[in-house]
Amino acid sequence: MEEGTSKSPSHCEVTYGTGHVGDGGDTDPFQWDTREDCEVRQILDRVADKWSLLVIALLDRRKLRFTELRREIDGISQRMLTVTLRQLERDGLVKRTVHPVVPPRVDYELTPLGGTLHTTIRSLVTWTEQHQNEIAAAREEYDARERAESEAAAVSV
Amino acid sequence: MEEGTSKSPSHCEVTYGTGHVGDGGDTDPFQWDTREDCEVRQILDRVADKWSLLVIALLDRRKLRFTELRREIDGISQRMLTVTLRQLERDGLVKRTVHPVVPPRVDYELTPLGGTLHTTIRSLVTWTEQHQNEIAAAREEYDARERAESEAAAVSV
DNA sequence: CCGCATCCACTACGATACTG
DNA sequence: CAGTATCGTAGTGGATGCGG
Repeated sequence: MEEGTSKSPSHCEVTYGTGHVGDGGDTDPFQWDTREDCEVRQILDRVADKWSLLVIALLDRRKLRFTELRREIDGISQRMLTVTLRQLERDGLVKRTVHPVVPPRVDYELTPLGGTLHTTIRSLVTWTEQHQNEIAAAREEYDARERAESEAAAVSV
Repeated sequence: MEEGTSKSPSHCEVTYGTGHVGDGGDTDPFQWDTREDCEVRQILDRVADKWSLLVIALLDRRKLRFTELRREIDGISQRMLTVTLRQLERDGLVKRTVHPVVPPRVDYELTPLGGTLHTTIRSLVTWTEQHQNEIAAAREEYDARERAESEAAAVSV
């Protein structure tokens, strides 16, 4: 491993602001953790990861083998897939099953905990699907404006 | 800018498997985009970003200045904050307002589009808050097992 | 004084080759 | 097939400097 994830983060419970906590945790004040050593941040960084997201999304209610995941997730290196799966396994989101056969066979599936996360991630994917056109439009507009500005700057020089 | 995000991704609409799409988007088949050049993947990589997530989460129904964001997001470099904000602005999720005063003042706030994303992200944060203890436990168990295994290996040597 | 671009050191990533 | 080990590259963080 190359990641120093073993460092012990301050085991802050839920942290809104500096004191009281709203428990329900959605109508809450605008302030929350954001401290880097906070457990929540650590987990968010893991969950809100490019590859983790895709792995979890793909493991919805089915087992997949290493190679199957690799095939399905276009562009991932086997290295990153290994690392990502290990992290998710460590976090208790993914279960790794090794079949002692030859050729070796390893299945990955979501744990119950991972299943609850899947719902949330799925909503993120759905959001993306629904708004991709708006975003694409915004990008074009932004790029067009940027281009115009750089031209204007060129003129004034 | 240093990112080649200007490359035009294949403007695939919603892509489940190779053909039809379920629209509702949750009871759907297990298969979806995953192609790297797909628009959805591009956006997911942006949204499922460590820093983007935090920025959007913090900009819930309020304007924040650059420095305020920098203060609140512990551990972010001003460089990454700049880059992240630019990306979010380009994607139409964040609105940037420059006040031509001295000292300069720049406000950032969510666009309506960004507001819809905020809901989703908020649910992710909530999930993390609710399950952080389970994850912490899973990590300890994993680390303990790993330690035990490496000791066993040391003995067998 | 704040926002942001630039320089440099570093870490994480991707591609390849190798092992059980 | 499922990884680990190695190495070159690209992205990231930190300090500095400049423009408004």
